[in-house]
Amino acid sequence: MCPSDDIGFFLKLINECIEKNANQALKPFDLTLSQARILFYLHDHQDATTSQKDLEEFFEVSHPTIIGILNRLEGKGFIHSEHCSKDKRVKSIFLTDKGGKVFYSMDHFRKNNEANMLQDLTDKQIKELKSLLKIVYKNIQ
Amino acid sequence: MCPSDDIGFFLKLINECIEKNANQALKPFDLTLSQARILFYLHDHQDATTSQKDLEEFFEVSHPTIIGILNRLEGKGFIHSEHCSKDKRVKSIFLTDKGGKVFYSMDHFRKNNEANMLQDLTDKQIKELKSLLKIVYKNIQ
DNA sequence: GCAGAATATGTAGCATGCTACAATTATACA
DNA sequence: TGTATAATTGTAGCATGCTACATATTCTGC
Repeated sequence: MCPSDDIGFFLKLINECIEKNANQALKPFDLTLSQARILFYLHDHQDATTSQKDLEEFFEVSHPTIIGILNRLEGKGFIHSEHCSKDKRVKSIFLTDKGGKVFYSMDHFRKNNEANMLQDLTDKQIKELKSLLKIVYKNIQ
Repeated sequence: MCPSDDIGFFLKLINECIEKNANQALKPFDLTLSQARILFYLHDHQDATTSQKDLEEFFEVSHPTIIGILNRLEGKGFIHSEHCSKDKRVKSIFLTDKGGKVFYSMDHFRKNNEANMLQDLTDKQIKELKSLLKIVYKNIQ
């Protein structure tokens, strides 16, 4: 067993390296990668209200996981939540002013992160990589 | 932001899907994927003694992470550890009989897991995928 | 309308990852 | 030799993932 032979293990190494780098880069914003991804989602979906359920489904994680991340974001003042008046089971999640501002501060991070990861790859190679990963994902789902 | 556009996020989805499937499959053996990977390593390196440091470096994780996994494995009787007589700082890790037996029970898991993930991919595509992932890993390290 | 099912969120406890700090042992060099 | 440094392991506390169970609200079918 060595990293390049065991693709499952190699994917884990890559994923954790991405997380470590991103968490380091996001430290000045007092955010982790998982937390930043939630802010990105909220910013990109401001036209519609967002519930915990929406986030669970988009990020493919369990609801206790989302609750934990949202609680930390709300504690730091990046988001605000309130019970939906139409359906009291549902909690609607909003970006606060602070959350909106930090989003713009992180914009360069968001754009440069993927670019750095894909440097030295041609457009054709990137397309091929996405295509192969899609097949792998389909196989394991 | 959608999974196929953000390769970083997509890699996270794939990795967590692999872990969920593996942890489910390993439940009958009372093991998690991280724990099983340690047993695989110990089995493959029985000719040499293994320290915590060796495992940290191979799996590219911090030492408290390794300590936690080893403590759970030792608590369940799959491994045994003792202080090295030559260098009392070092703890040597060994597979127990129970650990050796469960390794053979899991052998089909180990072999079929990767195969399932890579079904519908030609040898050429698998080679290409490994090659692209190596470039990505090099970019982010 | 009411009982039971379904849905959304909350809580408890665990595994695996981390950093920061501590303790022990070995090494290096003045 | 003796002291400072390095190396290895240990501990505390946190973030993010999970399952299992609990609670509150809505929906369904009679």
